[in-house]
Formats: sequence, C-alpha cells, structure tokens
Amino acid sequence: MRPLPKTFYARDTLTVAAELLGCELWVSRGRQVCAGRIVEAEAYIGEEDPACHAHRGQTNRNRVMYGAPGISYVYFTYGNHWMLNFVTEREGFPAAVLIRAVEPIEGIALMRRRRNVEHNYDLTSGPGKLTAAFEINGADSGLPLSGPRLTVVKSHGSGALPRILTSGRIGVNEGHERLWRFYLEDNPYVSKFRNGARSNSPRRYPAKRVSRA
DNA sequence: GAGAAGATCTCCT
DNA sequence: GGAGATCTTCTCA
Repeated sequence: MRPLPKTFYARDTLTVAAELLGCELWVSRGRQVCAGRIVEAEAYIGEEDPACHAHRGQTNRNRVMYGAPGISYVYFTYGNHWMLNFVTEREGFPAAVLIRAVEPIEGIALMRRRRNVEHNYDLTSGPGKLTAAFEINGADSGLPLSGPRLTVVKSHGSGALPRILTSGRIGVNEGHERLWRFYLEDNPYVSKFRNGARSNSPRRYPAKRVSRA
C-alpha cells in the first residue's frame, strides 16, 4: 500500500480536492485500524478566500496551513468537533482540503462503538462525524499523510469512479459562491445539503465555473 | 480578561 | 426546521 507522494498535494488545491475523491484514508491507533474512501471534500485557498482560516493571516491556530504540503491540519470548532484537513500547494502558501465525508471500508465495528449510531451511513457522513469515528483530534495535526498514523492511498477498488459533482461550500458565511465542494454522485455517505449552504446547485466536474477566480 | 464567532451535530417539536 | 450544546480561538480594550 503506497501512500500518495508529497508531490500529489503540492499542486492546485482544487485539483487535489477533486482527485482525493475515491482515495482511501487509513488511520492507525496502535493495533486498531480504520479506513474509509473519501467521498466529499472542500477546498480552502489562501488569504484571499474569505472562508479560509488564513483569511486574517497567520495565527497559532492556522500555522500548520502555511507549512509543507502533504501534512494534516486538524482543528477544533463549535466546542464539539474536530475537522480534518490536508495541507496543499507550496510551503508558505496557506491552502488545504477539508475532508467532509468518507465511506467506511475497514474497522466499521470500531467506528460504530465510537459513534454509537444505528446506521452505517451516519458513521462518517460529515466532517465532525468522521473525526469522531476515526478518533482524530488535535494530536493528529501536523502529521504526514504518508503514515504511520495517517495514510492516504489511491483506491485499489475496481471499476470506474462515479461522477464528481461540485457545489458551494457548506457552513461558510462568505465565499459560498465558489464551487469548491467536491463529492461523488449518489454516494450515501456524502453529507446532505444543509447548514446554510447557499449555492450548492451541483455541477459536473470539471466545469468552467470551477475556478479560483 | 471579556466577549463574540465558529468549515458541526444532535435532539426536540 | 430550529435551537441548544460546548469550548477553542481570536479580537479588542
């Protein structure tokens, strides 16, 4: 199982976000291993992006975002939830991909114990849910995505990937006109349209409107 | 130090 | 669909 190289992340964040769909995230806790296929992600790019943590410049909290590509950026929000991001682009430029949802493929029983929910589709269908299911927290921030604790690999599943759709980002107050949310069509683990997303008319990817302008 | 905001989730109606 | 929970981070005085 070969992790994605650093060069994968050291590219345009929108490209990375789209290409992460279908990839597998593996999280190890000693002998406990959980894994899921990434089905939904959002891009946050630079200080010009009003929804990005780096919008107001570098702080203690977002310092990891300014670091090298291919590392994790995990932060706490709403008093309850950890958010998992992958740092992208060049070192010194704050950009990241928020992992919003995954499809469980390994360690499902462990996730169910951690989440205490009835249905599998409730395990990881949201950014806060997936970090709870994978037991990801601030201790995982700044770690390489090439292992040993966090590993991202190309999917070794067979068959063609479903269509990739884009929409406005969820839960952000500004910058929602940018179609920087990417997800797999008809996947039950994609988080639903809600929480104030004001521009989530889905479009096929690649699309002309998916740009950084 | 105080107050406000926040890339969410879950429960209740 | 709405509101509360919960607490870290940041800004401002």
